Amino acid sequence: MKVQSGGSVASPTLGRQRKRTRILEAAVRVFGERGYFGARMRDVAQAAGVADGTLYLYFASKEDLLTAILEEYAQAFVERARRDCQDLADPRMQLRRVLERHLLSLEQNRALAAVFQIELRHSRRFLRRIAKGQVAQYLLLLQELVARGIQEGIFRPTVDPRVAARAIFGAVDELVTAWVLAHRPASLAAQLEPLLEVLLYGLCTEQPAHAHGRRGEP
Amino acid sequence: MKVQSGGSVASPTLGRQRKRTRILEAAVRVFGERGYFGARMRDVAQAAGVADGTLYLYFASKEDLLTAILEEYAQAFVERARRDCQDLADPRMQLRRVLERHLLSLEQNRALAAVFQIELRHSRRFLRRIAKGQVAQYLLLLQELVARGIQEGIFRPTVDPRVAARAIFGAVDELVTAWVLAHRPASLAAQLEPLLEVLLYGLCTEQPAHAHGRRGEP
Amino acid sequence: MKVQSGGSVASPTLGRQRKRTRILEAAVRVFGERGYFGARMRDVAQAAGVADGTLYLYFASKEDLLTAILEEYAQAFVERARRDCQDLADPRMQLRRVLERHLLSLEQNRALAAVFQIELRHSRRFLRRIAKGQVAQYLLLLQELVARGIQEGIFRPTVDPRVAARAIFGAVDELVTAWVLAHRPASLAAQLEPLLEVLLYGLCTEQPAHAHGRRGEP
Amino acid sequence: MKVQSGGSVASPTLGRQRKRTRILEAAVRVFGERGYFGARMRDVAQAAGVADGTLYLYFASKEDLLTAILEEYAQAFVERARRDCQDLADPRMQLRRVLERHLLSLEQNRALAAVFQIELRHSRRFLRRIAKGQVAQYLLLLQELVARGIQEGIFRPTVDPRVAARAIFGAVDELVTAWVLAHRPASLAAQLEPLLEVLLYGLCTEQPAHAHGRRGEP
DNA sequence: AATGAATGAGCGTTCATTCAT
DNA sequence: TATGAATGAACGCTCATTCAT
Repeated sequence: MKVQSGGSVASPTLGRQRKRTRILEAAVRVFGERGYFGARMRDVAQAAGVADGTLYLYFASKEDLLTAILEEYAQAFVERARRDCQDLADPRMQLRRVLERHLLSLEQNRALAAVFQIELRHSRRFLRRIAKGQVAQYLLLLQELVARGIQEGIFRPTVDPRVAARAIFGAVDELVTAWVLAHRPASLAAQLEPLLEVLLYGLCTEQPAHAHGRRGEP
Repeated sequence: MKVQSGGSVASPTLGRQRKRTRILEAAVRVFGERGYFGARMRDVAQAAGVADGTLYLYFASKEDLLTAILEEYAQAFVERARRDCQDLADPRMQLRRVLERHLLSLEQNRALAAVFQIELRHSRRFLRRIAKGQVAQYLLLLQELVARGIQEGIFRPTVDPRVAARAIFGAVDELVTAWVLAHRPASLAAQLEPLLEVLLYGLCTEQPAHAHGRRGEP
Repeated sequence: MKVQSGGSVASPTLGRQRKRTRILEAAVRVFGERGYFGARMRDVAQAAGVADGTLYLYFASKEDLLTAILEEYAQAFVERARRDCQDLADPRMQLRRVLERHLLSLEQNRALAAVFQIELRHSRRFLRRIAKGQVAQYLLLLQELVARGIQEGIFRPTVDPRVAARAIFGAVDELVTAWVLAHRPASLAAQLEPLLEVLLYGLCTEQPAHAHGRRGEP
Repeated sequence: MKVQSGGSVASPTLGRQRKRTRILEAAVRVFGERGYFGARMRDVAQAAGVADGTLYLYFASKEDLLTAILEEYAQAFVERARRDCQDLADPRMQLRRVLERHLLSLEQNRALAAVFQIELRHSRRFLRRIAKGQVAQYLLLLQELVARGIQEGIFRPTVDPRVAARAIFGAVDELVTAWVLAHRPASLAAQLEPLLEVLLYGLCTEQPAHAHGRRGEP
């Protein structure tokens, strides 16, 4: 009835970390499937193969468990996105790379995507926490990326980096949410190019006058 | 012990409609302030000035009440947006007008905005309902708008109207959510132009080659 | 499955009072039998013939229910004791009457006695609440009674009324507790006279010198 | 990872006894401060500087721990009281000495007093256990003391030794409880004389007729 | 139609106790 | 002998919903 904790446990801390991860992954699965409110702590415990009380040795409350999912996964994502950018010079490529990661990483773990797109947003308090934390970091990354592009003359100077960052985030976010909700979801990554098409070059065939002017110079 | 509702009731249906509306508006206020889960039916009843049980004469359940808010307000919005478009020929102006309405109408009623951006999205089931209903209509409107723009040669033919529609929606939606969450929100409508700047002309200073080529032809 | 609330309900308030009383009496029975901690709210609800939730329409919490028992019964007791005293002139008779009531009223309702002697004392917080409330009133009554007796020359002037009051209370209280705990309890009221014998005249055959002296004066 | 308990352990039994005592003293402190129900076994373990599980190597359960406190301290007290009496001839002095010990020993260890006056009384089962054990012994001691006093003609023959013993115990007990509950407690021992004043000579200035008569005879 | 008192299912959390190491 | 991570039973309370009046 008890699961052995791996062949060789180097240190109690290691075993502890492992169990924590097991619970966290179980929570992602259960919250992803039944929703945060639909899931009972007991469901998570069973999915993780531990007793009810054990959950509370690793997480202070149901809400803390949800928060931990956010922090565990989102932080890693933002950090990785930032590293990805460093390898590339062209801000257009940077943007492509970041959004590609965004789409791919969520496409790989649909339950996690469901938690991110749905469960982490069911209350103002949670939305605020996210908005001030990881999402703020992500927005900052995008904003800097856009600002750099403008400095380098690759992006149009009339663009407002803050609004652009939000627009980019909102656009990707909406695509992911639609994908999470779809019963037979199409490929998420496949939507990267059409999205970039709009974000990079916009809808219009012609550049606005002020941009034209600049471009026209020899 | 009860006060009759006015000396002459024109029609029972009319009075009924009025009370329904009163409840609905109360629900918007209460859900907006305390959140859907934080709000008790009793709170709504008190805010509407009716007894607990009365709510159930107009709405089948708490969830139905939330759904009714969606249908009551969102439908009107989409219809209006569609009518707005008919008066304008240029798809760029149409897009501007639609998004302007979007921002303005939510800026005017912050509680309603909170319900739309937060409360209506706390479960997969609800998100699906929205996605298939009013949002689908809205996306269709945007998609048609984009497609028409392409046909008319004003929007770039390489743009995918479906992805573009979602990107547009996602971008506005994100701006509104940020505004709802902000403690001291800046003007929402003021973000229209910077947003359009990106959506219509994109980030890049140069149009992509294929668009160039086509545009360059005599 | 539902119990009609009396033949004719004059006012909803009256019915409410009745139900409150029914719950209170049920609580006395259940707490008396199983103890406060051993009793579940559900037990009380069943004993009262109401649903779990109904308890909370009348009492804010389990603890509040216990508190209500104290206030409902103890206050009435102290008030009655005070009235009893007014009819009598001799402080010796007053004391006899008060203690008689004390013993008789608890002998009549053993469950209530159990709650008073045991359940209401299981935590420092509760003991304090009692000590500052009803018991304080009772002690005051006794203290005044003793002081009056001294003034009238019937009680010895060397007695400290405060200590005497506590001693009296403690002595009776101990008798009652022993009676509550006994499996085959002897009559409680029958112990009144032997108790008074000690309290009024003490253990010693001789009065102490100073009392003697004063008494000897013409 | 563990520190051996001293270089040379005289006997394992001795070390064991020591640890048992350490746990017991910790329990008195913790129960006294937080109350029996408010205290968790972990609190006791930490206060004693041992692991949770270790408690169960010395005491079978939480309740057993409480019981052990009772037996450890109360037995010693009663035995000592009995020895104290043997040194004195006058039952009045014996009573004074016993009650003085009672008050002094509890005044010296307030946490222990709290456990005795409050924690050991929170359930009928516990009260019974006490009543049949140490308190019974104490009552017996008092009862014998009174009976002896009567035999010797020092205490009034009309006094019922059983009731008197309970009255005496109840009176002292009440004083101690009040002292434990007080936020700024006055000296407990200082209340000995006023208490004896009442217990030995009663409230009344005159001895009852039957006592008088007997005393008056040559 | 309206009321609002009553219902009762449902769940997060605690903590005494166990037992593998 | 000692540890402390793991266990899991137990329960007060809330609140959407019903229904007698």
